Amino acid sequence: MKGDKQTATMSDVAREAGVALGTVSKVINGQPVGESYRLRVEAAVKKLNYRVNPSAKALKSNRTSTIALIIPNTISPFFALLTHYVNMALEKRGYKMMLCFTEYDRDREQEFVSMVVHNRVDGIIALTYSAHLDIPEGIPFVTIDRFFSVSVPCIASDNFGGGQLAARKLAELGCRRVACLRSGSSLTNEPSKRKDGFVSGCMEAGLSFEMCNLTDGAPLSAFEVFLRHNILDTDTPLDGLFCGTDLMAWDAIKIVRGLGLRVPEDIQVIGFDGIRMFGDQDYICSTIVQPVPALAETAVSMVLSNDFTGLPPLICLPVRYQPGGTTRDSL
Amino acid sequence: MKGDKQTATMSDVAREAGVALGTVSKVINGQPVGESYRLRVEAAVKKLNYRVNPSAKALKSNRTSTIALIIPNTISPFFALLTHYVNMALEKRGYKMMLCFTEYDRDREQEFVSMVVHNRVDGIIALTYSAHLDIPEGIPFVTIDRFFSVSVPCIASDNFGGGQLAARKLAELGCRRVACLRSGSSLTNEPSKRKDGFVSGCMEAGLSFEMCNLTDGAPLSAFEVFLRHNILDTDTPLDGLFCGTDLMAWDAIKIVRGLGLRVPEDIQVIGFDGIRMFGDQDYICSTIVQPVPALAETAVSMVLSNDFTGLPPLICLPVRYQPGGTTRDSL
DNA sequence: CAGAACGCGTGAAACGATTCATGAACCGTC
DNA sequence: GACGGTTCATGAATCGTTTCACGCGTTCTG
Repeated sequence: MKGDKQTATMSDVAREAGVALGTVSKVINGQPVGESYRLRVEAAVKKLNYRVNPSAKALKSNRTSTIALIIPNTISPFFALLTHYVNMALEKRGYKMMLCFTEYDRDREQEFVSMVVHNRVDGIIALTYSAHLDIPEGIPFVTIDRFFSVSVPCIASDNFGGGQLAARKLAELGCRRVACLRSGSSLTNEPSKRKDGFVSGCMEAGLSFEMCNLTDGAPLSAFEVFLRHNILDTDTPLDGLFCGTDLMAWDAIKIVRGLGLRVPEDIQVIGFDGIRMFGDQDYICSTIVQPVPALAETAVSMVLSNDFTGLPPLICLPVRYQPGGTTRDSL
Repeated sequence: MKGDKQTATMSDVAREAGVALGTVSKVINGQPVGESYRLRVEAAVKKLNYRVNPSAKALKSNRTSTIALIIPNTISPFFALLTHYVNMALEKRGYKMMLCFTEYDRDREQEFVSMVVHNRVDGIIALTYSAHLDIPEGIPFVTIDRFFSVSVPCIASDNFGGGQLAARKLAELGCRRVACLRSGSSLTNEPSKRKDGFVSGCMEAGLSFEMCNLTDGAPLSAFEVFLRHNILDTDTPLDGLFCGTDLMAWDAIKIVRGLGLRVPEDIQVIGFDGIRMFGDQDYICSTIVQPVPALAETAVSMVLSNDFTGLPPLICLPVRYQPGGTTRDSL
């Protein structure tokens, strides 16, 4: 049992099996090798409990089998889900994940991108909020929810379609006058198309709508002012809301209830994202569900296929509507 | 700009600075070196945009600056929080985190432990559910919430104290007859002390209590049967609940409301963990809050201090009570 | 002022894998 | 039976660091 402490190297295996170093390497990497040799090597590997040393492999081959995921945090449910599925998709393919939490800090975003390149990762999946990002060349780079240029593939949900769907649903559920609440970041990223889809959907359905944009740093109370004005101080109060995220929907519901209205009886609310309580329980509101596993799977398979030519630079994945207790169809 | 593509090596820096390889190494690693040499090297490093190659460093030094975190997933809010803070604590110290999701699968737990050892990580932090785990020697290993032996340090919240605190609070809030709901895994880990603390607290306060243990695989409906029986079919209905986790509290609240009771007016509920909506918004129920940042910080600093001698094998961190809308003190 | 002691920069060796030029062994053909 | 062609195991060189024995130059001591 003494030998267990020291980890065996490839030459130990070669000596044990009575073959050359190169032969062991071939067996390990699944390259063709004579049957008898393969068996001898495999026996030696098992006997010595040999595993390749990733550092040595990476040093020589210049590939680390590691992909960096750059993301604000794992605390927000959507990011937590995404992180989980990205990791699983990578693991399935024999890759490891290097997590970089930006905390929405632009400096950290840029710092991670450069740092990670020097850390010799084999690719980067980034969900960032910087307006400008120095995107390294010579290393596969895909983004989620943020389109930079045609040479940087972007994976996103069908945000526009989701917005349309929400509008259609609200119309279908009998709403007469609806509003879209969103936090209007100065940054135009993919999720900001949700409102555009919603507008399009409302026009299509002939639904009268209001738009409430919270610009960067505006206090949440702006929503309350807007809602109070459009519910209490009017003859045609809102009876439907579409919110840019489920989080926002949650806040809006609190405000609306505070104004004395019932959800969904008096006013129906649809969010976006598909967040569930505890990550896997009930949906916290009626919502447009993002296909998180598919987003992760697509991002991973794209970052690993180092040939982006011919692929559309923006890949849109289908969303679906999910009743979640804040629309009348879920009663 | 051609040179930017190729990453510079240490000997490039040495040549550029006109010094020897070893000197560059010393500068990089902060070892004492003559002032003029240091300046020349630093200039060359900047000029060539040099960064050490982690693979080469790891290969030679046999240390990877990576710690493995073995955890069921990042989808459950508690795990997501822990993952986040562990990563931050590691980053602060110049370490990277290697994430291993077990999905509560015992085989995966064991597989990761062995795999990770061969991946040459510098230490392991594990939150597992296996009754037996082959704990590798010769590599720092600390656990969270699961005590294996005196030689494997375990970090946990003060689960017993938290249970006591919950009992005391319920008594203080005027409860007459309370119950403890828990999912009684066959595994005795640290969190299972919550019920013991609760029992102790009830006895201390002279509070009459029931215990409802859900054994492995028992359906959630068992809770409903228990609650129905102890609320509707009795002269002295329950007016307080302590649940092993916030998730369970959430389920219990749904059941209780389904029976026609109001929370917290008719029955007050306290959970455990300190989960918040969206990770950083409101607490989802009145709860005993685990000090997640401190848990992470402690686990990290322990796994990195490779000398465990003299430390108590079980480290308990203080919890606190937090009103969250399901007890009368939060109205 | 000689010799010991010390400080410090030097560069070769080693970590454990991959790769590739080399040549041995074997097969088929005339 | 000899020769060309093919297959395939071999092992030396290499990746970019860290480490350490070495020796040069300087300072200290008596």
